[in-house]
Amino acid sequence: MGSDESKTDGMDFIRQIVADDLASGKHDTVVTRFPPEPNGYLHIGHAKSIVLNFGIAQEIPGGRCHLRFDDSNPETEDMEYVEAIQRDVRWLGFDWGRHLYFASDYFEKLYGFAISLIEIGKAYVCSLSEEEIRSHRGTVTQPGTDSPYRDRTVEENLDLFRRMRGGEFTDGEHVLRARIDMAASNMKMRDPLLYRIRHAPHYRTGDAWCIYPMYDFVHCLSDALEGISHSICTLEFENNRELYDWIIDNVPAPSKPRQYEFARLNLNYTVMSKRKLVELVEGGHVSGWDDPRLPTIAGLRRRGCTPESIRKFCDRIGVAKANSVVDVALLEHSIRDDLNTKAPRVMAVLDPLKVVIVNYPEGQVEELDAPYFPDDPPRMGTRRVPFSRELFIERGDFMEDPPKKFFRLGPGREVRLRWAYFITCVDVKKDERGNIVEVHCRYDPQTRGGDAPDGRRVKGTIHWVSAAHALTAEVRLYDRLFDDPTPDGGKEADFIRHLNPHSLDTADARVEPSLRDALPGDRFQFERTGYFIADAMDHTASRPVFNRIVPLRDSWAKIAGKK
RNA sequence: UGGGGCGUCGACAAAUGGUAAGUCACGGGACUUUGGAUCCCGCAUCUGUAGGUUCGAAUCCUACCGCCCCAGCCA
Repeated sequence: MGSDESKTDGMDFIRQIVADDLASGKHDTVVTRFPPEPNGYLHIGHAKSIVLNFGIAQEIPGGRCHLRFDDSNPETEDMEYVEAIQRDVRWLGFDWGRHLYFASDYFEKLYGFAISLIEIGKAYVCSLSEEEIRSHRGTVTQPGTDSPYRDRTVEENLDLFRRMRGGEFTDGEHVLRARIDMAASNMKMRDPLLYRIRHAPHYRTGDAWCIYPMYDFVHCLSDALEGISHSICTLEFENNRELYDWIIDNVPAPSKPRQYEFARLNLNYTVMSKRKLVELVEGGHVSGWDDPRLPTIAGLRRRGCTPESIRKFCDRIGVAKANSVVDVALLEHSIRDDLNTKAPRVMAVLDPLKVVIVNYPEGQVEELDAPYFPDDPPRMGTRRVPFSRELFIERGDFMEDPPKKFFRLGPGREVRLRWAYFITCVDVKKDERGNIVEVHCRYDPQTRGGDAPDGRRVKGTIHWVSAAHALTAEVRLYDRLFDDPTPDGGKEADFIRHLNPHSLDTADARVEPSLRDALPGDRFQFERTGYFIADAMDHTASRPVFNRIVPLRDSWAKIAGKK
């Protein structure tokens, strides 16, 4: 580490606050938490928060990060989600150790805090209907009006609240509210609801409760109970901070955590809101929560992204307070950047075109050596690739009437077959409709391995497989789910109509036989094409299935696209 | 026309009054048995706008403009 680097170099504003608090002695260490509600799957926006919270805890001696399920709404939460969330956080590479918590475990303590608030006259049972409460709240420009139940006596409130817990009332009959100020300019402070009656079984507490605390009451006190030092959340909770502090200050809380807010992650060409993700899954527009086109952690994992690349991506985007939209190209870059050093190279032809080497002996087969890591051959050694008279090359690597800058195969042109021979196209066979069905070439036996003893060079090198030896594999070519950078542009626009019809194209590819040994989850670079992973669910030795994680940068496509 | 936030390169994002980092994208070049990777070079005389303070302002002051959040018994 450069000693001339300033201490705060590379620190985001939250890390600076933490550093300041440590320096001033306000805290001895840091305790953060990641507090998902178990009512949906995690997405890459959550990854930003996870990387931030767990990351800070890792950086500070003695620091820790809790995983806490914020489960105070019995109607939407489920064990399925808590398991999925734990799996995702672990996969991302983080460990909460023994610090796994559930807000539902605090229900009894929370109830006690509510009682204490009632006892000092700072909370009351309100018996207005839902609609009445809404109308009494006023608007952003007009103050609200006091509830007629606002001045109930402490005894009456205590009695009513206990009976609420006891199940004497129906849903919506009463609520517990904080007694703050119905004219507050901050809407969140207009006597916010603390508890509501819900005769619904909770996935963890069963039917032990029929009253459930609201987010604002649960969150700050859960933080306080766990001794959280820095409670980091997203921008939309800025207005809630005043209430967060008010509750902590008016209850015998064991500690006083501070809340800090940062901007949530937005990515172009996708949607991130839970509601829209649910719509995609339930509407059958994708195959499930782990569809490789989704920005969910499960989807990214199935797609083949490495956890390292996602962590790196989160580091690169930074943490700040300005609403922003990150270019998905940065995510793709992070993925390539990571896989470039990890994925062994192999050859696969996605859109096969037959090539006959007319001067190659019929029936002859050669085993050619090809390194898995051409830039670092010793790393993984080589595999044998069979070469024979009939091959497949990529249809896009041949043009009957190629432009000047096209460095691949064309009539009379010579190219190198990767790790094999130089070949020159001598003939083109077409069907009755004029489609090219076969290309005839001559090979130069002197160029075995890909080098010409006479020193002559070729401009292009293309990949290939031996027709008789290649394996057929299903290749799933994933692309952006939406063809519009802001599919939910504006507000509640119909994002479904911006679905990219080519977000999943399937191809029957021919892949080199060494891939027979690929195991589900193995990643490769199919040379000149992209990074692929043997699908975790569907890949088998007899029926190989590869997902495209991300294509390679393609400068020819760029040149061709300009014309 | 209440309150809370935020505006720095096409996209993120540093700079903490001392003369606009870095990354992605983009353009150009070198190298290359992947048109990949790698390596060079270029890319904000300027920080939403207009004034002011100061020797000096993205940073301080004033006014204005724009965008986001808050009126769930969701979180």
